[in-house]
Amino acid sequence: MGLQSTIKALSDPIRREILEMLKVTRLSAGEISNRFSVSGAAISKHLSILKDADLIRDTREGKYIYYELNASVLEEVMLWLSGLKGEKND
Amino acid sequence: MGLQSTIKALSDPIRREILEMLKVTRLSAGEISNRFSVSGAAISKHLSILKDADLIRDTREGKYIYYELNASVLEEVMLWLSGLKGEKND
DNA sequence: AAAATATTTAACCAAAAAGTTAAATGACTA
DNA sequence: TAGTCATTTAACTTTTTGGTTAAATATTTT
Repeated sequence: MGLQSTIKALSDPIRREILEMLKVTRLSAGEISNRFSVSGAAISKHLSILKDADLIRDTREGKYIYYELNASVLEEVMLWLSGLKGEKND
Repeated sequence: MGLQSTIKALSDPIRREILEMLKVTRLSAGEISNRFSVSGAAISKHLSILKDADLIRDTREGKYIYYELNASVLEEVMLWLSGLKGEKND
C-alpha cells in the first residue's frame, strides 16, 4: 500500500474508468466487466490491483461479488500533489 | 499530454523524487543524476518522460541543461481526484 | 447431486517500460 | 582545433504490465 501502489493503480485508463463507474454506484464484477471489451479475467485482475491499493472494497453477495469505491486513500495522493504545488495544507 | 501521460509520469518513484528535488530548486541533468544509483542515460530518459508530460521545463545554459518544475499541469490531476472524491469543485 | 452461473486463478504471450553500455551531439577550454 | 565535459540517443536486455484461454472455486438452481 501507500502512495506508490495508489498512483500505480491510477495509472491505467481502464482502472480509472472502473473507479468512475463505482463513484456512481456499486457494481458486481460482471456488471463492470460488461462495459469493457477485454475479457472478464483481465477485468478481474484490474479489480485485484485496485483492491490491493485499497481503492475499492468487495463484498460477496451470494453468486455475485460487489465492488464499491473507497475514495479515502486518494487523500494521500492529493496531499502529495498539493505539497508539490507548494500549497499550504492546513 | 493530458491526464493519462501526467499520471503515468507520476507513477514512477524516481520520477516523483526528481519532481520533489525540483520543487526546491532548479538543477542540471548532472546534478539530478548524481543523486540516483542508476545511469545518467536512465535519468535522461526519465527527464524526457517528465518533459513530454510537461511536468518539467528545460533550458540550456552553455554546457549544462537546467530543469525546473512546472507544477501547473498537476491541477488537472487534482481536479480528477476531487471529482472522484465527490467534492464540489467551485 | 448435477448443471449452470459468476468470478478468480493459472499458465502463458506480446508489448511496454526501465535499465545498461557505447556512440553521438553540443558547448566550453587549453 | 583538438580535447574534454555534459547530456542525449541508439541498440540491446531484462522486468513489468496487460491481455488471452482454460481450469478452478464458490454459489445457486433444477
